[in-house]
Amino acid sequence: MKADVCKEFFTHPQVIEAAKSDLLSDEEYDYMSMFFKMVSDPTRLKIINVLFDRELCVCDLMIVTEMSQSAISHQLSKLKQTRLVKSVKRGKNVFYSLNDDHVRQIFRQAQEHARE
Amino acid sequence: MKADVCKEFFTHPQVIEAAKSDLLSDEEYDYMSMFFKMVSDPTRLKIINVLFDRELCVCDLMIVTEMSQSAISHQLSKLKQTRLVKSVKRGKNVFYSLNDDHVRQIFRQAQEHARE
DNA sequence: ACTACATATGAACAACTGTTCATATGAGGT
DNA sequence: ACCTCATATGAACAGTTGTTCATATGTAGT
Repeated sequence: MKADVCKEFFTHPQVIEAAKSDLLSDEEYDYMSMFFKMVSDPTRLKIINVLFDRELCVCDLMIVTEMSQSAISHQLSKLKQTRLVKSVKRGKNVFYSLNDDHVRQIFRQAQEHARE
Repeated sequence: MKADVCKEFFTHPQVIEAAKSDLLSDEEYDYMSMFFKMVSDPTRLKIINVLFDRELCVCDLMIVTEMSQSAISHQLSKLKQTRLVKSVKRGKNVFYSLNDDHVRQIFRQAQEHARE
């Protein structure tokens, strides 16, 4: 921030104060940022999309999304760490499903947005 | 995708077909991805947050967010390119504001999610 | 025209992200 | 116990992203 920038510092002091009081905590921004990052990759969006109404195992996901086993597994791992999906082991398979409804809500809304 | 993976290819053929029919187009995933990317950076989230109920010029935003002029300007440029914000020039200042309500809705929802 | 200020922009760089490849783990059937 | 299949994981690498620094553009007042 250079010294010669914004000398008329208090051009809009009232709005600045109002805006400042709207600020959230860094933790809140970081959390939201993390959450949005998780849904900002096409592969993960695809995974979330096909898990919307059902559980699928890794093999199913490979076939449906046409991605490699490793790629899918890495992404599922991230989605699980951040609690967007949960998993259940049954026999040789591990079945994944969405962990809560927030993901669904936000996905739906973004989809609507995409269609305007 | 190795050949020796998922030999029991049709273990869950019905769900696979159902899941496939749920798939969106690549363009839709890309659009959603782009949109979420825009709101997945803490600096941009802060900007969106303080622009929620008012317009602010670049200087105001510098002060409120405590970021450098250049950093703010670069981020505003991205937000404008992707139509999340719009700008109006008045005198020496350029005032930025949110461009539509989708951003607000999704921001709010993520904020609620952050508070669970 | 000249100067001062507000904003924009390009290049450079470090940090992060997603994929692939190779390999490890772990469960089921034999 | 062994083998096979399903899934997980680590290392490496390319591509992307956000910041800083330096500088350019453009507007207003003189």
